Amino acid sequence: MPRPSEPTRARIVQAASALFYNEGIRRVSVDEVAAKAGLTKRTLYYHFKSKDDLVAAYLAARDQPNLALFRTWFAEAEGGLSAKVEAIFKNLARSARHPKWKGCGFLRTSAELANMPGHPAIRIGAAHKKKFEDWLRATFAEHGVADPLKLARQILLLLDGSFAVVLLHRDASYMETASEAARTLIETALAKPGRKRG
Amino acid sequence: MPRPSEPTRARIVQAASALFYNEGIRRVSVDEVAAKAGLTKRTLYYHFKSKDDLVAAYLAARDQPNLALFRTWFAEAEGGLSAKVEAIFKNLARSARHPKWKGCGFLRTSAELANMPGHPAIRIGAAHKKKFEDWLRATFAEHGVADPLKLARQILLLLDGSFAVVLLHRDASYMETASEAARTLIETALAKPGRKRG
DNA sequence: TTGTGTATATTCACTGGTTAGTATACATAC
DNA sequence: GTATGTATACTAACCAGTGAATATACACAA
Repeated sequence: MPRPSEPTRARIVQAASALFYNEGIRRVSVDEVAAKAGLTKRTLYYHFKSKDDLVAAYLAARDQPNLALFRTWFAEAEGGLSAKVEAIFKNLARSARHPKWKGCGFLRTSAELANMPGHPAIRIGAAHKKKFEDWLRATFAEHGVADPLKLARQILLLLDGSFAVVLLHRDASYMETASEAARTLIETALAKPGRKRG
Repeated sequence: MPRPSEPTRARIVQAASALFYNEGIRRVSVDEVAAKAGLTKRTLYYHFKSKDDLVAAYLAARDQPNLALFRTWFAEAEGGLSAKVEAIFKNLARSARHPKWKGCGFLRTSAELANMPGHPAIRIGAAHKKKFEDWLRATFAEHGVADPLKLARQILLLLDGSFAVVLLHRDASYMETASEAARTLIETALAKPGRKRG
């Protein structure tokens, strides 16, 4: 069945995502991914030129859905700016209590491949975090924050710190601590003079 | 030369540390560690019962020196509480600009071995971070912070967030952003009523 | 409608290399 | 002569990537 190429590729990425996220990049062999996708390794190598390519596709597939989720949590939360940001941490805490949760796939991949600085997957991870940071910066700017970039980076640090710490201790309550810290930083930033939102 | 057993073991841990930190746990083979230590794999297995055991020893050896470094940076800094905490971030930023820097070995190991929750190395990493948190908590309590544990965890989140973000973007300036956030959180905590230090 | 060429998609079987861990023997010190 | 420590040589499994062959769908010609 030559024609339906796209579903095959998507199925491989889906299988790779589950395995790479759950077990780690180097722990998972290309054979395992192919088996999980229900095809042979040779077929996988028809769609992806190397394992590194597959790893990059795994993270690329997570980029937009992840960002959309954060934006949804923010948009659907009641209250002011800090309450909306806190909603992200609260929802993340709920996710983190799920037994299959294993931290942030982007950060874990960058940690595992730290010896390969230019790796395509790391570039995709960096771009993903930059997009999140930029969305935060724009949002803060709309809300009249004086230095929106600085605040966006501070929140990002708390967020990624949460991922790391909660993964290490398996204690999601750190996300609520991060949430409180975020509120303090946002309120402090709002107290300083800045442009009002339009 | 049977007698000098301790130097041999220490040499193995030293070789393992350099390789595991620079290349990652699963990337480095036991043969490589043995070769770097200048002995055979069989000798290594005389001193360590498994690779997991060796990984745990790698992190255990980093525990005390790492904590001592943080305490030194804090103690030798001029100024008040927030200035002393900021000194940790500033010194870390300097370390992070070194080309061989590759983040926090404890966090990277926990990320790489996230599929093995009870792994001895992860337990050692968790204990290490708890010790740091506890030292911060005690220090903040001495300085009259009303909720020293909460502030300690907030600072820890910024610190570990810095490790993750700086590793991903290879941009140490995030550590200075974290430093500013830490100052805001500390000043906010100090502004609330609490016991004075003795 | 039927035959045929071609790009697409898939499989089997394989290579060369690596890996954690071990069986066995040997050496040195006390 | 026995504990301790080191080395040689091995196993059995795994792993990223490839060579060669094959199957299907579709375009186009007869």
